[in-house]
Amino acid sequence: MRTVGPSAARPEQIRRHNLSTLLRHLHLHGQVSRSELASLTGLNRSTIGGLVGDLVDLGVVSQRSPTRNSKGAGRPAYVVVARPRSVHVVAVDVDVDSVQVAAVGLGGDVLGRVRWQLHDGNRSATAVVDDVVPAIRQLTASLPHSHRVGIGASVPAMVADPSGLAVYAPNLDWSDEPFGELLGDRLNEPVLIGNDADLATLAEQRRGVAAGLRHVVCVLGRVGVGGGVIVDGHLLRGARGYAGELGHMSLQADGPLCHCGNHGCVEEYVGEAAILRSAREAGLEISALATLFEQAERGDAVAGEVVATAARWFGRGLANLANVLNPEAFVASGHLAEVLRVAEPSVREGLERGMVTIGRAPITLLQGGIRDASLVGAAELAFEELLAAPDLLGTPRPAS
Amino acid sequence: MRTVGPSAARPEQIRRHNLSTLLRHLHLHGQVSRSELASLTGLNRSTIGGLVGDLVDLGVVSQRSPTRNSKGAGRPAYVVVARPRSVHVVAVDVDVDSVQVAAVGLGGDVLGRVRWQLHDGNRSATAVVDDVVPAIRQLTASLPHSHRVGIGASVPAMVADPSGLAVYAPNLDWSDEPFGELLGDRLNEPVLIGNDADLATLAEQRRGVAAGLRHVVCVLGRVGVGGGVIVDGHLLRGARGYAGELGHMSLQADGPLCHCGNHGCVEEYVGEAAILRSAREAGLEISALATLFEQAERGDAVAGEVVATAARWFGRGLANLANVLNPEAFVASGHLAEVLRVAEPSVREGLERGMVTIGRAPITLLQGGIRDASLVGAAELAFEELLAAPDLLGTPRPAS
DNA sequence: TCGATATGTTGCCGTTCGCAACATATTGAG
DNA sequence: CTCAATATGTTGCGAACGGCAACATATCGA
Repeated sequence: MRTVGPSAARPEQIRRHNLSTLLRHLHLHGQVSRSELASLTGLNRSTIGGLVGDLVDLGVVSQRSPTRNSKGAGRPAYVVVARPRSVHVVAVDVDVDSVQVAAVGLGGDVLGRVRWQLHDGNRSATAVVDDVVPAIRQLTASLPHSHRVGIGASVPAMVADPSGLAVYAPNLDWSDEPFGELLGDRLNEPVLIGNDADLATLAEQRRGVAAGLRHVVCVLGRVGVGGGVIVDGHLLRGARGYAGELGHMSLQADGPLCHCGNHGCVEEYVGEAAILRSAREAGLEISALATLFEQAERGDAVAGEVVATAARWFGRGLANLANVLNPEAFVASGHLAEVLRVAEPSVREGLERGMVTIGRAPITLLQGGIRDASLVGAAELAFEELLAAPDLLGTPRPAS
Repeated sequence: MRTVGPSAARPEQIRRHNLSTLLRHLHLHGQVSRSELASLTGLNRSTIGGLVGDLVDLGVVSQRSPTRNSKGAGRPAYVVVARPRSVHVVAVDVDVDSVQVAAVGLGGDVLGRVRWQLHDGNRSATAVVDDVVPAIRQLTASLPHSHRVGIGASVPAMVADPSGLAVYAPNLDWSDEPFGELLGDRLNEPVLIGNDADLATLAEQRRGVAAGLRHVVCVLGRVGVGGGVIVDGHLLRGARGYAGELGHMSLQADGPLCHCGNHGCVEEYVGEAAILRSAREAGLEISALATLFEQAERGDAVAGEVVATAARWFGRGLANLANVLNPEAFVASGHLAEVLRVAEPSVREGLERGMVTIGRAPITLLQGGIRDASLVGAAELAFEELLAAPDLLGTPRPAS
């Protein structure tokens, strides 16, 4: 029988857990007073004092003297704040036509950023790595007193394992490229990689419209349609890390053929190409989705119907997801955020027609808006190691 | 900003956590030696000694003298085993046409069982409660020295909250019946309720074919088609507890109308009624699925094609789920286990056609076979409170 | 019979947090 | 301006927990 193995707890892990909790709060919510930390965590004031002291000793947070504008009586509480330049991560976002590399400080501030276009000559995995490495060195050089605690990369690909292998990136012509390993070997440091839509979802749930929600599904419309699923506050990876391929859920078994080989995929109804095709079939001469949305908003009936049709299909896709996952909210981002903005009633129509728990489980529809979502998500991914065990800062890694 | 609130850890919770880990092992895996527990958990021998001593003091486990058949040199290890009659839970399984009530001991043994048929006169929620209460009293009376640590109930309904409300049970004509509360009030004890398919899934993952798997989806064919999703070893409930309505995922937007109001639901292709309808349409005069499967197995081409068609649709449904959830295995149970047994290649055909990660993420298909799955799941649900905090045994509940 | 091996048991130690008492800093009333 | 009230920071002590080393115990095999 397979062993479950919920590992045991040891006393020193308590402190690690509590340090992690505090640093997570500070990383995500900015400045928090010590007494707020105490009531938030339920820990004793004295314990909070000790924990914050440890974090100060580690150099990752600072305590600011009591604030001026204190409300009510009593001694003003120290304000604890993450030090953005104490430690940083490097976030890499490989998109279909550009690459972005950023240094992100604790707390989420972008401390530096480099961006370049991709073309046929520099699109291969090794070429991207060749360009990313000097970009990282340049960013690192600009942060002489900041310790790098992780590297995270977002790729528009199915990612088998966060520690390395990008399996299949049709839009980059990558196949089985071990992008994370390639980059990691060059830097002599482990690189965590994630699917771009997964990481965008993480960004929305950490710092975007879905901040703090525990059960969210994000659907991202870029060139393809991807998505991510947050279950109980954690990004769902599944058995092999391939969860969240929402764009290839089939809504119509005999629907249009998708490049993935299946028929009637969500992507074939609400993907960028699909909507544009449907606009052309409706007689519209349009080359960009923005134009279509604009026309629809201005009241053009034909454009409106094209968008509404896509919106209803989008809603149907969400309905299927709602039946399976019962999230508290959906986040639509990329051009799907526009679809939601322009035609929310149609999205709802599709959603409510297909949701078996309609009326029982109200679902919020949110427009994802966070900038550079995948980049932010990659940074969050990279910070995870530090946040999980702040006391290990500066300790050599167990081997990569 | 919504607060995440990963609660803090305290020293006494360590022991609770470790007691919980040990008791869970013993409850699920039967007898385990003390040294096995030590290597399983990573805890020190002395710590294991203390923890097991606590569990013995609580009365829930016993240590048997060293076994005869020890292998190799060294002092034989004590064997620790859950005491089946020390504590028990009551599990209630309300099915469409019958009700079953059982007392289940720690470790999973059924210590007593009562079952009766449902008909129009005793199908209402209050009538069921009226019959369940004396059945529970009778079972309890037969276990004079066993402490009851929980009551769990499975209902074929959408369940809003484990502590009470069954929202909608079309097959029982229940609507907004607070079955759990009704029963709990009569017994003056909280009752946990769950969806029958969810609990069957739990049973398969705890004690069935999917034992120990961390990412599983179970699809259950009874009168309707339901299911459950296990994510990272935990049953997925979703925001409001409605996750897992797999039978109402739509596979064909313009497919046959389902009683839920949507078109092309999985249930309309692989539900019992749907398969029988399809058999009739194929010219077969058949009144039970068993007959159909039998004919298909004997080589009847028409029956075979009816089953194969259902199997392909079933596979398509699984493909959608695989794209979203990327489980390591699917479990088919109820008549869908038969479909899988008779026509696995067709199921795989549907699955592989729709799975975007095909070839990357091999998926095991399992026939769920555990008897009285929902009942077993209800018992597991009821045991959860004890397993999560064994040290609280005998402590009065915080208020129901 | 005795060494090797594996396991159980005991006493001590380090770590962690809670708690109570005290110290400190601010507000607001008189 | 003074002082009580209030909220927070700080300190020292105690309780709970697991690890560890040393020792005790039980079996096997030569």
